[in-house]
Amino acid sequence: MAARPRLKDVAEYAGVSPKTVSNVINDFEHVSEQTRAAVREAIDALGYRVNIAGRQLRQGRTGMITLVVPELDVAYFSELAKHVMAEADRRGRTVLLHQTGAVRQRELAALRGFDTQFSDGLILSPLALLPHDLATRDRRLPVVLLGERSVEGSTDHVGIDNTRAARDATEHLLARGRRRIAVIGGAVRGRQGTDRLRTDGYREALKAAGLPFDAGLVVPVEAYHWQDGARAATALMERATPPDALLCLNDHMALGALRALHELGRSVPDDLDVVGFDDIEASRFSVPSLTTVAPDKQEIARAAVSLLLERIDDPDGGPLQDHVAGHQVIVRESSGG
Amino acid sequence: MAARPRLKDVAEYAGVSPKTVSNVINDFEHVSEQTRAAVREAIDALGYRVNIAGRQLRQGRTGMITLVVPELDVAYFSELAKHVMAEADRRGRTVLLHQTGAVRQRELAALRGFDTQFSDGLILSPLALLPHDLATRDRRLPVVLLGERSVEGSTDHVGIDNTRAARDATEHLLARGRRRIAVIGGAVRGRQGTDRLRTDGYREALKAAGLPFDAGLVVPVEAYHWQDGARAATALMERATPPDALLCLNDHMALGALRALHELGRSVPDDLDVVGFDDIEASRFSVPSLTTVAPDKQEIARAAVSLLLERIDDPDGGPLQDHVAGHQVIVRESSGG
DNA sequence: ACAGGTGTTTACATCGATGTAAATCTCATG
DNA sequence: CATGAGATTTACATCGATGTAAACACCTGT
Repeated sequence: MAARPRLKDVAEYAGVSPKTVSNVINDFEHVSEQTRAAVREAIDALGYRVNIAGRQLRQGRTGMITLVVPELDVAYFSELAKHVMAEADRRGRTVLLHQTGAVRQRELAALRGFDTQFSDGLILSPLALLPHDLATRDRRLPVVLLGERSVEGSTDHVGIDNTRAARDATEHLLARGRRRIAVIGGAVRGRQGTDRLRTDGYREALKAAGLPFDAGLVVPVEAYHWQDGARAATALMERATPPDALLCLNDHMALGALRALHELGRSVPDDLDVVGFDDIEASRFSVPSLTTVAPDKQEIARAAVSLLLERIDDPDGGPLQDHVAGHQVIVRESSGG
Repeated sequence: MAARPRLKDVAEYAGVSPKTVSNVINDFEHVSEQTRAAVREAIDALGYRVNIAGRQLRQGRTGMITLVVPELDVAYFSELAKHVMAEADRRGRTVLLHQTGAVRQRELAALRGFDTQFSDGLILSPLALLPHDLATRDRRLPVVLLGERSVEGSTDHVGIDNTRAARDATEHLLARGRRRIAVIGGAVRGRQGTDRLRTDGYREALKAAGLPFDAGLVVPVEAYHWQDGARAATALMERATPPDALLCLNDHMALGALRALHELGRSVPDDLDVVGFDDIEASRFSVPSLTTVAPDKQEIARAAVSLLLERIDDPDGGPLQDHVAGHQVIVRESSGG
């Protein structure tokens, strides 16, 4: 096989001009049926595929969008990625995946379009990004933000009602009679992200139940990984008055906590309850299975892709949108379900 | 801010020709220190970033490679992705991630370079690909195959010694006195992938121990997911003479099996042993923790990136390579560790 | 002062596709 | 049969960067 065929080769083969071939490819309306058929045939015969670099150079579009997440080995993100790809597929787009390792520099680089040049737009799930970063971003690259809403009025946004979700989960534990509920991964003073919102929701639930807030029960962690949950749970249980429930701000930490509690000989949910966030697949299969707050990942993916495509088609179209996706508390064995 | 600056803008700002700027960017050696400094300053002043589409159009290279995996929510792949990205980073390349959903058409599309045009080469972990597909691939796109080696002499390849690995795992179970070892996800007649190799290894171990092979203990599954493991384990335990050990060909299935056994009231490892493959993070935290065959993911990633970059730099360089990465059986609670 | 060499810089064409605008064709109407 | 509206097709320039090859600068030795 020779070199990859170009548009020009197709044109010669079909006996028309290159531009006509381009018109066929792009479904331009004024092309005769006859010509269209001839071009199609030539395309098939030569196995022609449009060169995206050439196209992008000319028209600045690639038909691809990029999903930027902190870490794909955090199951929530890989599950979300699956939904986003499915939705993009339905809309005729291709998704490129980019992971930043939760490194601010990399999130910035994505925003600046360094590693993301082939993309018409970004769906970005930030972890380390500062509000200021978003303000200074390149406005020519449409961005939809997931999760926390860093800066009002800067980009479209999709997320769940984090405060409400944490409140729901806390109320579930309170309804079961739990009174000393620890928050693993909770926000200390100064934090601004979803951890802050969720911690607020936890406090709201306590207040509504007339219970005092004990800052000592809010345990910040380094990252939202298995071992962080295990470590925090162990430390909590070694206290003089250990908690009777653990509200973990993601499932990985909750599963790590379950393991730690097992090693300490505590029984879940007999001795204490454990609740997570995200509803990753592992949570259905753990022993005990994990009660968790399930964000509607499909809704999030659909809304994010929709908003992004709208923004790409019309960068100045309408006001910024903020889509609040649904969530629900799924009660499983770890809290008596 | 106006439109994105081009090479030409930098050239004008620095008072040199565009080509000189290009020379600076690409570290061409014959550029005077003075000119180089002036150009660097202009680049900084304008915030110039090279346009990869333009570059690719001209020189056919992007400096990016693509990792194509079946499903990122299979933890083995997301963990591998992390290693590949780290290694690529070390080598100054950017990795694009592409998931196929284990759909053959998508794997083919990747091989044909449809969704992968921005890539100088592919690291492909196939699931549904047929040997014939590889033979008809576009030879201009360097490819390194992971996992099974579909077709001899077609691409470079990196993987572990699957037969040996399964044999090691089986021998571990035999050494613990297990005699009825089931293989979940094992290969039936006609299959060719890693499942075949691993099933062969299992048989070798039985043979070496002088034990008969019972085809009824090899249970094929639809996919390598949690629920497949749970379902297969349940079915096996309902038999008249249930197995005394489960060799699951990945960790997800093994964890699903652990859950199913818990529901059936069987104790692991007292009643029976469970062993997995892949050593995903969840396996360290399950209850009981999971004995598993750990492939050296870092070695796999390094070898794959190295081989690919060599092939990109010199497409006709030397014979095809086949790197066999290390593995080890990590004994945890699920088999008495 | 000049040929010849090394080192530095530049003009120009080109990669592949498509927007613009003009050329050409078709057909109904007067 | 001429005319014009509309449909179809095409020539040409262009997006941004870089390979080629030639031009230019500077230095050495005679």
